[in-house]
Amino acid sequence: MEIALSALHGRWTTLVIREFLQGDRTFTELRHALPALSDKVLSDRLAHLTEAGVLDRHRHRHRQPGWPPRVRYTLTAHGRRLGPVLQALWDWGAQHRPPPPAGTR
Amino acid sequence: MEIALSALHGRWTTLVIREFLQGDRTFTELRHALPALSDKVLSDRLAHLTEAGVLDRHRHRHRQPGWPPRVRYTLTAHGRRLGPVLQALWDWGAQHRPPPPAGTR
DNA sequence: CTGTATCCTGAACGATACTG
DNA sequence: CAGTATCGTTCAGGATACAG
Repeated sequence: MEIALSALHGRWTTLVIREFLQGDRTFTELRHALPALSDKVLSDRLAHLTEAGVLDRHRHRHRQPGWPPRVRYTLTAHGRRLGPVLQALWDWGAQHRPPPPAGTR
Repeated sequence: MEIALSALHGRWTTLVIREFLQGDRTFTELRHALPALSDKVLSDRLAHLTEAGVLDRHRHRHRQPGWPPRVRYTLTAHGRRLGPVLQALWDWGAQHRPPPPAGTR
C-alpha cells in the first residue's frame, strides 16, 4: 500500500496519468497539455512512473541516426489498471461540495 | 478531482484514514498506532481531515469542567465512502511486484 | 489528555540554461 | 525533440517545548 503511494507521489503525478488515459503522449504534447509543469518536474514524473512500471518508453528512431529523437510514452497494463482507481478517487472528490462559506466557520 | 488530492495530501494521511476504517480513535490511540508521526503532523492531519469533511470531532466532557479532555474522532459518511477507494488503491499497489534487482537495471 | 508554537531539515517544486 | 544540470524557493515533515 505504500507502493501505491510512492508510485503516485508528487502532486502532479495523477494529472500526468490522466493524460495517458486518453492515449499515448510525447514529451512536448505533455508539455502543452500541462503548462504548469516545468521540464524538470515533467521529466522527473515520467522517469518515476517508468520506473514504477506505470509507463513504457519507446524511442522511435526517425531517419537520421539521432535526429530528431521521437519518444513516445504509453501506459503499461499495470498503468491502465490505475484508470478505474483514479476515477473512483476523482468521483469521491467531486461528490463532496464542502460548504464552509460563513456560518459554520 | 483536485479536491480529492488536496483532501488526501500528505504522505501519512491515508494511513490515518486506514486507522479510522477500523473504528473511531482518540488522539493518543492514533499516536500509539502511528509512532512515526510527530504530534504536530498528527494534529495537522486531523485538523485537515476534519476541515475536509472526512472526520468528525467529538469532545466528551468527562466530569471536571475541562479535565481530562477526551476527544474522539470518527469518520463522516463522506469519509467512510473513502474506504473502498483507498482499498482499490492499495490493491493496485499490491498487484505490482516490481522486479528491478539486477538484470533490468 | 489534546493539542499549538517554534524552529530546523530535507524533499519537492519551479525557472533557466544547456546537452545529446 | 527530449531531456539533464544547476540553482533558488517553498513547503511538508520531524523534534521539542509549552498551553488549554
